[in-house]
Amino acid sequence: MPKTSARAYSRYSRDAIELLGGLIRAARKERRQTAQDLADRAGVSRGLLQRIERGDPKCGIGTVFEVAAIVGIKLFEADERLLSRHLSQTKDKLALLPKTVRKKSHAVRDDF
Amino acid sequence: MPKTSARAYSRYSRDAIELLGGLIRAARKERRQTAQDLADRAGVSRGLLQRIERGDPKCGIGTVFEVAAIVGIKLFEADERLLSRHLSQTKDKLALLPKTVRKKSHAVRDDF
DNA sequence: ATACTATGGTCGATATATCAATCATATGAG
DNA sequence: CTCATATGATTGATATATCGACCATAGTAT
Repeated sequence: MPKTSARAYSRYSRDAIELLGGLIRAARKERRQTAQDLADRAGVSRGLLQRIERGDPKCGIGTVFEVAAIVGIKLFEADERLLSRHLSQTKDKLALLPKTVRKKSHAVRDDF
Repeated sequence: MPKTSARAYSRYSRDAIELLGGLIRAARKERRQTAQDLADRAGVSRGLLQRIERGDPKCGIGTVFEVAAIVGIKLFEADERLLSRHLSQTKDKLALLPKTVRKKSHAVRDDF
């Protein structure tokens, strides 16, 4: 065997992803939609949809968000216009900050 | 060249992911943290962090959520206890719904 | 201006995600 | 009960994500 690494994820990340997957599954069933049907609409295989709903961290964020959106789960407000506004605001905010960050070790807090 | 497929994503998904990446970048700079440093803490390469901040849909949702959490961006409330509660509630909700869904074409609404 | 460093991009190598097909089981309809 | 099908899981093949190293540029400090 060539290697056995296997990334590690914080408890929070795992829970959050698992929650999102659960919400997707619940939403799909509330719509009485079949896994195969949702997978087709999202353009993914049924197997991948299974992993997404189970909360597998190793799924493309694009596919996950796509599936979520199809069943009506929208993160960052539900409105697309609002989202776009958020987007430009974020970009403006970035423009204000210094382009690059200096000072290597500045006692960064990692409290989560 | 073997193949040229390239997945497609809805506008909403692309925007949402790009927004999340922007928020991450902004949060990182507010903390005056270097890309290399954040990448190290998250256990990813600097190159991958770049793609995450740029909003590339083809990044593992696990890595994205991990990085986001490190800089303080928590989706689904910030509190882990609250999140756990959400989790069990979702599972309860699922228990109520029918295990499998019948009726193939049932006029599914895809209004988003 | 000079030196140092953070960032952005590219490239080859490797690990891994994703697909299509398949089988087994469970679940719901009749 | 019987039949049809939705789901869960597995496997082999292929596409692709991720890494590490590298170069170029730009921004910052001195």
